[in-house]
Amino acid sequence: MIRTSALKNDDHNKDDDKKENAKKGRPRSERSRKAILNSTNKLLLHMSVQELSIEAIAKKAKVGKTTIYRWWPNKTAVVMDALINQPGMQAPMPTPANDSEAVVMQLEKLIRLLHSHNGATIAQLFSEAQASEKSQKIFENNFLAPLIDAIQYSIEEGKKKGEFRKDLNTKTAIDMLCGPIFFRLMAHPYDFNGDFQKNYPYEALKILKGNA
Amino acid sequence: MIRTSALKNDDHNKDDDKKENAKKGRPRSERSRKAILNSTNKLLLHMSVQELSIEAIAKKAKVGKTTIYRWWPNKTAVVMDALINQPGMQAPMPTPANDSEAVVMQLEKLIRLLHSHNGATIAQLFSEAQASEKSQKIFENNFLAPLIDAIQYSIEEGKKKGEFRKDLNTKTAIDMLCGPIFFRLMAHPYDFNGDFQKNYPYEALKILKGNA
Amino acid sequence: MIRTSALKNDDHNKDDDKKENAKKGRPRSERSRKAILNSTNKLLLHMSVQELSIEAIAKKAKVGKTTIYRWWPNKTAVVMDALINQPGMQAPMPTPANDSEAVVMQLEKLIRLLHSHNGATIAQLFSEAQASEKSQKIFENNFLAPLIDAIQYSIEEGKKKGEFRKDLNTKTAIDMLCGPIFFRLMAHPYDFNGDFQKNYPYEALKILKGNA
Amino acid sequence: MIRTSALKNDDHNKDDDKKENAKKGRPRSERSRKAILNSTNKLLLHMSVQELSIEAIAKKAKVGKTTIYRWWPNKTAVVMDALINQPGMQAPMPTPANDSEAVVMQLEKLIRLLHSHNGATIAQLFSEAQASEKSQKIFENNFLAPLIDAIQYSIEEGKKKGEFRKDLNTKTAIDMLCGPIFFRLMAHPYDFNGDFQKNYPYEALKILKGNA
DNA sequence: CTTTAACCGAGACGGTACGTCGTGTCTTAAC
DNA sequence: GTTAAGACACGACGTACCGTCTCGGTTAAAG
Repeated sequence: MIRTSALKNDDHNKDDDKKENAKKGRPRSERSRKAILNSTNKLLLHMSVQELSIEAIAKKAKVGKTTIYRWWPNKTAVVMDALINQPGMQAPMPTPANDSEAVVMQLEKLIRLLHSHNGATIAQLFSEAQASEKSQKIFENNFLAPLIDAIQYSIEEGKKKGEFRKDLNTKTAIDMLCGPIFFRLMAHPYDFNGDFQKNYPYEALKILKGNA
Repeated sequence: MIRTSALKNDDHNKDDDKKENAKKGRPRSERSRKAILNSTNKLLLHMSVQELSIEAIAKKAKVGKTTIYRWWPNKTAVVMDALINQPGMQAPMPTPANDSEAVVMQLEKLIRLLHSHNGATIAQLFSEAQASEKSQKIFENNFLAPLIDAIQYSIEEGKKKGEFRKDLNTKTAIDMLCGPIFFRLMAHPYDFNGDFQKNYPYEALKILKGNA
Repeated sequence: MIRTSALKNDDHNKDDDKKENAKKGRPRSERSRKAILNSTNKLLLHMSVQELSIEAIAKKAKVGKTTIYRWWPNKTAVVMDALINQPGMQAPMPTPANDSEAVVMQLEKLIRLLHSHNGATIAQLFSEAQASEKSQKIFENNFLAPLIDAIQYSIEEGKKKGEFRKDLNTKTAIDMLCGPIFFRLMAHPYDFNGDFQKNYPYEALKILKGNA
Repeated sequence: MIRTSALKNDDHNKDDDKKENAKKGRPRSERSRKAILNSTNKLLLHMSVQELSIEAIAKKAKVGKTTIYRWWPNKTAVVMDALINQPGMQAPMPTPANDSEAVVMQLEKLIRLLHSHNGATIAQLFSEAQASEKSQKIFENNFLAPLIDAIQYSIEEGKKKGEFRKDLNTKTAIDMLCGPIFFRLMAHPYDFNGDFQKNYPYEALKILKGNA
């Protein structure tokens, strides 16, 4: 269920028992890493992902451009990373009573996330992904996959347990659950309000239940 | 049902009755207009919208950059216009027997369109719209609105005639019909295949029918 | 002593008693001609000749660009014409008692002219002339030639009458009289003051007198 | 006698004593600097200063436009620098026997310089200087000032030693020596020939001597 | 306690595209 | 046949970022 990140950044593959990973040379500066991610987040409060420039990040973080390019392949990767490393981003979910509840909770969490001030940034990341294969992979691995995996698991469990209809292709089901949320975010964000947030998950659930 | 275009481009300001429409100065060159749209379409076969540059269009169309900027506010507008003016883009639909059939046909048409070689371009336009208010408006008025208006009409008719459930908010319904298609296009385009194309519209229809 | 103008503008030659000059079509607009020259002069109060653009003139004069291009070959010609047609530009000189006085008066007049608010414009015209053969001709015919012809005449007369030394080549003499004035104007205009204005002509005169 | 250049270009900031001159970042590319100046000189053989474009220089020198703008404030500065850095431009003069000879030699040198294929370029630079304060300063500091300083020194020495008349203001004298040369170059360059070159300096000298 | 190697900041580099301006030419309808 | 208006192809402007490079200077493990 875990995917290896496409971000070069994965250095936390810690010490598999061996001290073999003793690298020579100056170690990566934690200060710089944090400054870069922080600056990125701050800048994104005032501008879109497309307006954001690597140069601006470097300047604000008081960091050489090279340092950014050394650790992230492109802007999308930096932004993705900055997004994930925001406090409260990987908050755990309470354990659901059943798969129906699980699905509803997951959708609610997704809506909540996209409704936050990060919503626009995520939409923009999704966008950038359309233009470049590389960005696509990064977005998929770091954002989409975890989301989809979780829902997929719930759906499959629900199907097994007879909670959900079995004749609906799982992949299609996922799209039918998540798609509308993203569509609303991107097509008419001004309608992305409390009403939708409250009702949609239960409407979506009906798709899985069918007239079973 | 008709929306006025956000493209500057609308010259059909027919003041038929009045002779007041005495246009001064050299009239707009039809040759240039066509060359620009054609060149844009041709270039989009080889590159993404983001890679496409106004300069490249101007060069290929043998046109001054100013001429493009004079008639379109930005790249998105040009691409949008080029897209719409493709032959067979505004093909009419056969008359449906009922509203269910109408919805299915509209979804099929949308899938067909996004599955064509223009699909990626549309996805990229949708993307650009995320970054700029201006592009957002252009995309909405020229692409999204016509699409949504048609479906909205069918849904509302179907509700009135008792063909569809009445307790589902129309706006939400639209998102639940269209969202999954766009999501699949943007999130995993490699799965945007015949199978989905065949089955999805009927799955979507079930949402509207409910267990009625 | 009269040179035919290089400005296309010479239309006032005709009507030799005959009504033969009955031109077909709309006659040239005197209103436009004046508006162009006036606007040019006004604009030159706020900007240099190089900053001045044909487009700006046309706009200020509420005139089509074509109209300007039809009657003047280039910017230099317009400016030259505007300069000459300023009120008080062709003020006549009092008759001199002898050739020495004539030379002094001519130099004083030149200094006065270059010291006026037109001085900078003239310097700039002289400049533009360095880049283009066309402008060179216009400047020479309309400004330089009249000036030089007059001085040349005085020098030659003075030589004949024994007022001036005969061993100094006339052309060289002219340059030695006029050159310093232009040089001061262009190289250090801030020193182009009353002192110079008062003393220079008499210093220059000494060159012609020699120790004769 | 030395003036600090107005060209940004002055990098000979020798902090020899202090080790404080720790330059950060990639050092300036000598290769680029030379390529830019060379290309400028080559292009000026085929076109005037006004026709010359920064873009053309960049292209010929295989250099980014930014690199030019980084080190020179404008075209005039580049051309000025290119001119000065030509081989044999700062050739030393033989020591003169007295101040009269010094003046003659300086004038001859100036004539020789303006008569060379750089003459037109210098005239054009002089021109550009008329339009912009900035260019004026650059031209004055890099070309005019050295020239004038040298002559001024000779004149003042000559006055002190009784070689030249004392009643002639030095500034005026300088203009009377140099002015005619520039005037001939700019007003009728076709007369800028051997004859003038041979005779003028001695005629000019007479001004300084007076009838003393 | 010196090498060695990877890191770091700063910033110059060759490029590409931007959106704007001005050129001189053209194409209308109006006068 | 001229005029005002203004579109046109073109070419240069000066700016912003891109991603790469080249410096002098850390920083720590390895020799």
